[in-house]
Amino acid sequence: MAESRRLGKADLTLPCKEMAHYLLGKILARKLDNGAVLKGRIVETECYLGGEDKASHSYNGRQTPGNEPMYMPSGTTYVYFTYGMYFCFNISSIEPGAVVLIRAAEPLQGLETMAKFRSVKKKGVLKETELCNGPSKLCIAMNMTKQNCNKMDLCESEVLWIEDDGGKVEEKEIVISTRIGIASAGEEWAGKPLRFYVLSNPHVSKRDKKAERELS
DNA sequence: ACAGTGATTGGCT
DNA sequence: GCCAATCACTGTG
Repeated sequence: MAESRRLGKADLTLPCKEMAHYLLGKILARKLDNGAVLKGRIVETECYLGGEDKASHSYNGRQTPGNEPMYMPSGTTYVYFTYGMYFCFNISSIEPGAVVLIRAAEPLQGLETMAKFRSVKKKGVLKETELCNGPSKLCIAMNMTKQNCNKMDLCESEVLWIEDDGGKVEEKEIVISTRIGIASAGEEWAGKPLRFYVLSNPHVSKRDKKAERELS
């Protein structure tokens, strides 16, 4: 296995869209209370911009106690609770209010532990591609909640960080699509090309066949 | 494969 | 009081 380098401030200080591209192929690492480390390669991201972006929690400059990390220094984690039972994990950019949602990852380390966290009533075994192929599935698999992973500095934290193992994602492998689950924000913003994922990667949450055809 | 739907509760207005 | 950056499950083709 290739040697991994932990990313620092110089790496994670980026504008939102650049951050969303840059994070593809990087490794998200999560250290549990028992010392075990879970790792997954990021394969799908989305941008939530500040200001005009109606889908963003920071739309029109909105600031609340809950979305404070969206305005914190680049590389700060923003975890929020949604739909009464799920969490989503984001990373702030240098642009105030603009963050990158991490939507899916390819499990690399600690797969059995992830499977335990993810185990659901359904009979049968959960496939590897079903562990982290969605923003809230990722949070469940890696035990990330608002209580234990919010407002953390990814460059300093002992329990959460990003690594680069040299795995490259070519620009031509990056599919650009529309964001998921934001129809209520209106057609204009729901239609913006702000979702990015690795072409043909089986761990992606949702494919966009049309965008994939146009890419090739 | 894809569409439709119920679950469930914190945070904001 | 409203509703959400989702998920798992069910039914249909």
